[in-house]
Amino acid sequence: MRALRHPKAEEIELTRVLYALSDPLRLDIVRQLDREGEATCAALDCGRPKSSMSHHFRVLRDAGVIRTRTDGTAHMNGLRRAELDRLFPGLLEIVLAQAAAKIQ
Amino acid sequence: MRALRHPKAEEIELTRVLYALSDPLRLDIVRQLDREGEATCAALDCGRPKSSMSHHFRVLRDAGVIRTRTDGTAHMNGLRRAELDRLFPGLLEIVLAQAAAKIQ
DNA sequence: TCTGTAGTTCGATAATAATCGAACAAACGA
DNA sequence: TCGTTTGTTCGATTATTATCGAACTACAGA
Repeated sequence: MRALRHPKAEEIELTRVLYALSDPLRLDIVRQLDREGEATCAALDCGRPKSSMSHHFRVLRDAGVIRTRTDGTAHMNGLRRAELDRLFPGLLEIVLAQAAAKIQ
Repeated sequence: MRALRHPKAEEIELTRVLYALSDPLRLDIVRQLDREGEATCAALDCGRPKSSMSHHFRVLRDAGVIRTRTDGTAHMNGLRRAELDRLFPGLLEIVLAQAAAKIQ
């Protein structure tokens, strides 16, 4: 597939990260990626059509929250944990601790 | 003035807080409130008309980030630091450390 | 009571974002 | 090479949010 854009670590903006994390569905994606390490888009079915899921992955990717690598026909997504922890120490931890809550 | 709604501590939702903080102007308000302890809306002039400022204060208030108390004709705004620190330990600190950046 | 001050609310408009079906693209296996 | 799988991108629609002037409300002081 075409190359997916990822911001460099120094290009990651706090406001964009906060925005990306301010949606319950995206927060759920982040929580699942934290538990499972890496996952394909399809593996994290949130009951939405794939175009909607793709959109949310894109928001997370553009914000610098996740990194997507191509593996055959699949896209493996993982949190950019080390980079985020360095830029905003503690943020992911806070968010993941809470994210276990509900998702409608 | 009429009573302003404030969510109870246990009603504060992480996603709403993150959303409220995901705007550069609101982040700037939060940063100023942190430095100055408490401030009126007018004191934090961000170059917007007061109706716009009022809107952003409302978003912060509705999310549970700030508390507004009436003092004569003025509204004193302050961070709900203790409650936020208890609910999301470290979040404000992270956000304030970064918020010193730019605001367009 | 009249006036000024401080901020909210209303109403309209513009800008952003979410949603989802459909078309498309890339890689793989048969 | 032909289908299958996996996800992206397009396009249109809807929903949410920001913006700002104008009207409004409440309080305080002269």
